[in-house]
Amino acid sequence: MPELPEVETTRRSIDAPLRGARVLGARLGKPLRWPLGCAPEDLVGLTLGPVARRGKYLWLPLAGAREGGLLLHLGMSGSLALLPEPPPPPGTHDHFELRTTRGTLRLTDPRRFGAVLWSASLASEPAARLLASLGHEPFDAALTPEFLHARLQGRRAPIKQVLLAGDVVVGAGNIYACEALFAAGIHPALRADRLSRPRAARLLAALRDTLGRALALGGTTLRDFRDAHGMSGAFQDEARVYGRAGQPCLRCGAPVRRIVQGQRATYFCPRCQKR
DNA sequence: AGTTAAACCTGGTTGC
DNA sequence: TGCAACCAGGTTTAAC
Repeated sequence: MPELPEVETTRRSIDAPLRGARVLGARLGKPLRWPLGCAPEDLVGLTLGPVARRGKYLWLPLAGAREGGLLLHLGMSGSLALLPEPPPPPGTHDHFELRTTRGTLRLTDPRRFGAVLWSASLASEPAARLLASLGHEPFDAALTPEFLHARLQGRRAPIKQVLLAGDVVVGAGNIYACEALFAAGIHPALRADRLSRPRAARLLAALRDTLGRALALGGTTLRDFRDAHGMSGAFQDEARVYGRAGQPCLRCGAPVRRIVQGQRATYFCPRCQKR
């Protein structure tokens, strides 16, 4: 579910309401990807700072008797809800909960690919290890077309898979990688190191435009994505190739194709997107 | 070192 | 209707 626009939408929906909140209690459900790394009771009494995001990770800083924070990932099916008191009883897919003076933050994640980890800081373990290989933020000014092009040299993998890998630029998941490549007119199977500099510039612009528009629409709700106030996104209505196999390309009319790359579905227009 | 496959899970949809 | 097969927004880990 959650790619950068969904994670950032989530971040924005919890940052203001939770800033300065004091933790009253924490509760765990079924195991997520990794153990929490501290006892839930250890969080009691700590105060929430500004919620940050790095790639598709959220960082909830906590200060007080101990210094650190929670590194959170929504995986494939995770979402956060900020519930007023008293919160409804937790359901079978609610696997982490932070009860605070400003409401209860609840992580719902049916597939449990998500994670919540205590870390003393972003620069210390385990957070540092998980963030170490992340590429640039897509809107970072340091990410220039020249830099992107340079980072693609030596990469023989298809450009779609390099985008998904997130070690050059973070944020694009399966939907936005497909959409950005369509917008840039680039074939998803093109070897990354065969992308010319002008086309790298075009890809970067398309990626920024795609992610930016998705963010403005509150993300994509295919099935169950909601922000912490229960609002769904609207970008699903804007997708031009994702999930549209067999349907006519909205630009040229040719049937949209679905192929599989690296065990993930890729949607593209074979006429508009050139190798 | 770079690339690919397997693994982690549950639930909804499709097809026989 | 029942059941098996396949599909899904991600990323780490192990193996070529």
